[in-house]
Amino acid sequence: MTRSSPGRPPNSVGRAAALTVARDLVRTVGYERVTLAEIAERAGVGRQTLYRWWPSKQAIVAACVLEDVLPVQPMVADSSGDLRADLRAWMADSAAALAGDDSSALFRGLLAAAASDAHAADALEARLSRPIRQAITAAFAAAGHPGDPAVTADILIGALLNAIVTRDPAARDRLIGVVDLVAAPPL
Amino acid sequence: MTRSSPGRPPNSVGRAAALTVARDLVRTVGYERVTLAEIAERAGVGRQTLYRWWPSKQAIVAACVLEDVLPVQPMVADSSGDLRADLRAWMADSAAALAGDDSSALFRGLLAAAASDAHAADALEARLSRPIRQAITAAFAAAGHPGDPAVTADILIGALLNAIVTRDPAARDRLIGVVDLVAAPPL
Amino acid sequence: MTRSSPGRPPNSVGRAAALTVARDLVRTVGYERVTLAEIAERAGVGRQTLYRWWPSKQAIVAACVLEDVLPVQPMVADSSGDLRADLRAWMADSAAALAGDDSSALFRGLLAAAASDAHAADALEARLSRPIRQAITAAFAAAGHPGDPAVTADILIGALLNAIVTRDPAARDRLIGVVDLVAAPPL
Amino acid sequence: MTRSSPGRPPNSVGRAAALTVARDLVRTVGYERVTLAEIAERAGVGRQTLYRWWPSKQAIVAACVLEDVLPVQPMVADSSGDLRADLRAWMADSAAALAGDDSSALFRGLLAAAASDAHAADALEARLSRPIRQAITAAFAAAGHPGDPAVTADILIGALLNAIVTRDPAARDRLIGVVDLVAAPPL
DNA sequence: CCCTAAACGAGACGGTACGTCTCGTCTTTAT
DNA sequence: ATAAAGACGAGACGTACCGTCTCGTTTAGGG
Repeated sequence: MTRSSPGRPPNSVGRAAALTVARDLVRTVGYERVTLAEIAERAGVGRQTLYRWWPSKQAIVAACVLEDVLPVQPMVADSSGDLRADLRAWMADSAAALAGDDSSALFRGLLAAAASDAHAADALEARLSRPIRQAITAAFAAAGHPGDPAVTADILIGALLNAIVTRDPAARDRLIGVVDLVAAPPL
Repeated sequence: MTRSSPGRPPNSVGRAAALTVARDLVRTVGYERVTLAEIAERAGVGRQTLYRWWPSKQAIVAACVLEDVLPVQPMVADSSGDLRADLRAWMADSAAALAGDDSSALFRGLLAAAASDAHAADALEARLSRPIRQAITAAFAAAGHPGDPAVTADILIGALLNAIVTRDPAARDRLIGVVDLVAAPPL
Repeated sequence: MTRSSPGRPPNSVGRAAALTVARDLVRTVGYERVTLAEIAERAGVGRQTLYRWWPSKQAIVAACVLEDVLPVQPMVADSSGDLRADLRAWMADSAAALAGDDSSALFRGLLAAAASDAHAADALEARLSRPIRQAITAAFAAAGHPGDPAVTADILIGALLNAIVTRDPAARDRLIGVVDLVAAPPL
Repeated sequence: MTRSSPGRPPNSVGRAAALTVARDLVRTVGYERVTLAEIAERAGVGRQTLYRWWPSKQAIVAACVLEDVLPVQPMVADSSGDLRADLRAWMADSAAALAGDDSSALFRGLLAAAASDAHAADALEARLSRPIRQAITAAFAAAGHPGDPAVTADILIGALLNAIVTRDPAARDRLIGVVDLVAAPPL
């Protein structure tokens, strides 16, 4: 017996569509020029409905980047047993994911949201930084590495942020050097 | 011989006042809620005058943080001869300068401006990242250190950015650990 | 069956309030010093809403004078059978309606709008001149008068304009003489 | 004995140039869009100098139309002895002077200035209406006409105003009919 | 021949209104 | 009950212009 409420059912399709549209807009026009009216129109969703799902524009942008479509894999994934190689691989993936100018713009939008809204910053921490930190912690433990994984996580995340906010391709190219330096000698 | 133009001279007092006021506002209310009208009023300056000096709100915020009042010392300054100690000292200073919640808000405003405006990002690069990179380059050269100073600079700057955008005090406390890790082994 | 659209209905109360407020402002401070911001505030209406209803300030002023509150009765009204007496009565009414300095200011605002904006001029023609011309045409036809009613209408309207733009009370007093001269001999 | 002050003499060339330029601008772009900055630049005159000569923008526009370049001859001029023919000739001249769309725009600018500024209205009265009234008064006296010349003057001036503010060519064509009606029967 | 002083051009200023944009809310009808 | 539609109040944005003020400059007498 499917117990169903009376009334019109929630538009779960529209929710996903809104996030996809928002993501495309952040990519193409940049965070500041994203408009809720345009998200609603393109997603075929009422504008008020967006406010039923998220409390503000910043929240939508943060959600659309983090919800499930983050271009950075949060995990070291398949541990080859070689910690250094794992980190290098992850960083290479992440840098590649950010190589496209549009993905960079997307992540920059998240950064803008986080810089001006504490809730978005919390989301960034919970959905990006913390998983990375935990993954590195696990990897360190598995490898018996003595260092502080949180510090290493800060470095890697910070280097990514720096490469994104600076739109400098050279900084992006140096990311792999960051891993080599951080993970270098004793690992 | 000061050769001067005809016409009323620019109101350099007002210009400085505008920057100071803007800085205070970014600190207290956050970048998004800063209003040019309020900057103008508090600084005793016409609103149009702000647009005569800077092309946009982002530019004003970037300028007010970077112009001359950057809370981060861009230089390793007095080289003690010990590269590692110098970096530690600089990072400690920078972390302290960002310790106050208001300074953190100030820098976060710059970050928001840079994330949503390429000109502000350029200013950030020119006024913050590049000096730091050059200073570290010089310090590495003086100490005969073989590493890539740009990578080290990326790490330090990135760790700062991360500590700022994340409002997490723990991340701030880990900054000194970042230096220890980066400058650790061979120095 | 009132077929109605979805969505919040237009704020017709506010619309009427805006016109009333605009009219009062034109009267008291004069067309040039009327501010849309003040109209909006006093009418309890958003400023943008004014632009949703009218395309410009001139249009609002033209509308507020003409919409339904024109101080000049556009018709000869009750035909007494005596064309000359009807015209005299109408002109006396119109002159009286303009006797107050504030009504004069109101109409002068319309004139300023019409002089600097073709749309306002069209509105003036459609809402004031044409009805008067038509009324006189009808009156001439009913009375079997052979003259060109358009010429007479031009004269009466023009004399009113002259009395208004010149702020001279003597010109106002001569208006009845205008009717006597125009309608004089053969009528 | 030319008593002359020391100091640089007023730039009377620039003054005339400013009026000419202002007149051209009123003609081409309309009163509302005339800019003092543009008048000053085109006339090769400092902006402040305009304010040394006239108290406001309205005053400049009024001056530039009335100063010496009024397109309407204020006089019946050569009295042929036939009052009706004189009036017809004058009205025909005036209508012709206003026939060009640019002259019409010029006069409409004066009207806009007069409608929103009492000083401009005074200038209009003193420089246009009063001379016409006086000329008609003189003509009536010379012809021994019994009517009130002020009323006739009001009618003729008003009809001109009406033809100008209404941009309707038909109203312009009816001007001669106005004269015929006013001057018709007993003259 | 300098000197004083009036008028000047240039141009930045404080202020204010404009018309546009977007936000987040509110109110209606439709599902 | 929830949605789409859509108008709304609020308020910041960036532009334009006004009328003022402050300079350095020109151009004439007057000493």
